[in-house]
Amino acid sequence: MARAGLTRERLARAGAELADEVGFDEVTVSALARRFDVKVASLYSHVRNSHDLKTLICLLALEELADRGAAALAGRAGKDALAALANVYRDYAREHPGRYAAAQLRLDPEAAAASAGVRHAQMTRAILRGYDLTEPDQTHAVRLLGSVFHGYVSLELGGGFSHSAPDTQTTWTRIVDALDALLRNWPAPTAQGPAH
Amino acid sequence: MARAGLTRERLARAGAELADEVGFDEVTVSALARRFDVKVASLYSHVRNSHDLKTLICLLALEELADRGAAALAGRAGKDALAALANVYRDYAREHPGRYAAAQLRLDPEAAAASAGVRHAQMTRAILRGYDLTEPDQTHAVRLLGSVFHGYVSLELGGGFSHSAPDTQTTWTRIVDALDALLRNWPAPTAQGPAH
DNA sequence: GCAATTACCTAAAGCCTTTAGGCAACCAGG
DNA sequence: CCTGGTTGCCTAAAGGCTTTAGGTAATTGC
Repeated sequence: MARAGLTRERLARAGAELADEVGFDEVTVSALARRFDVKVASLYSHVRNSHDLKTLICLLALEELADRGAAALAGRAGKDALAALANVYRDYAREHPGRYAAAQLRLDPEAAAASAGVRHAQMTRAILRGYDLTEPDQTHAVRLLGSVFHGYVSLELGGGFSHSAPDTQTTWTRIVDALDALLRNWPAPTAQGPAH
Repeated sequence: MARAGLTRERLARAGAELADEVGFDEVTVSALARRFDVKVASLYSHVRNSHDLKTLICLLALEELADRGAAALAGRAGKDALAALANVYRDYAREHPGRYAAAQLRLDPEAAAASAGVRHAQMTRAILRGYDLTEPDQTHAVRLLGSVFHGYVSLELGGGFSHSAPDTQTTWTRIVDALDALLRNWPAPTAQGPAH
């Protein structure tokens, strides 16, 4: 009987495809075994457990996203760069919803530190070089951008904005406009008390 | 043998507690049956299936969140209202992570329309009455606020900002400041082409 | 106090996860 | 070649969750 030639690499790749087709939550060791026409137990030589498989897919997605981000940022600065990175996230999520969901998997701290996640933070920070922000405002801004990108994309993907005017593409463009304006005009801290 | 007195209502409430304790993904018909000291099949008289149970918990969480939001908004306007609603989401997520995760469940359109989800959109829109925005910018702003609230809260909950200075409370305050400034200074649309 | 309804039960089938142990395929070195 | 070691995939099995079918006991209403 011929061998299937399984590797962690191939499992991650096939798992990512499976996630895009049926949803990340439905990715299962059994389903992946079926896809390779192999018995379930065979996968356990390559993968510690179900969670390990999902982690593999998560890491793959983070890498792919970071690669796309780096490519998009090359040669751009300021609002151009901001819009480019924003679109990378949105487009990736729309093209690969399962992979995008995988990228949201909560990694344990060591895995997270070794992942491409750090490249994402670096890219966002790189964009801010085009704006006039110093620490700690820069970190606040990094977190804001991360929140907007992630929040918008996951709401849109989840259908939160569906069936209502104006269309989501317009909103997306206008949000990028707004973020650009905000970064160019970042407000100073206000007093702590009630602002009224 | 005494009856346990199960109702959809009580199942939703107990399911929500369970979600906060073990995580929404671990909420299972079996686990809930154990909690009521009842056989698994018994729950299926009250709940169509596992997904139905999760939907119940989701609806409960949306209600609770909307109630808190309404209470927080009463008597406030402008930035005060903005900060109040923002804190409702963040505090709820920190107090009840499982319920908050439940609230993100993707509902089918009819269920969504009948849920407290619509109250959430109304509350965000109410806040914008304190700012000078007209359609379609108001809708763009509603979506931006939703994205930031959801994105920030879920990233913070997922540990995305952990172990790094500055602390997340400061960032949260500064983000609310920034959103307030942005809403008071909402930019006009820019030309479509590259902005450089 | 009896009938109808309701609430919870037993039983069973199906799928997923995970571990233990076996045989066959591949890859060295002789 | 061909022989042994390693590796890759297998069978087998136990345990958990989901869901359905059909039974019995508690409750409700007349």
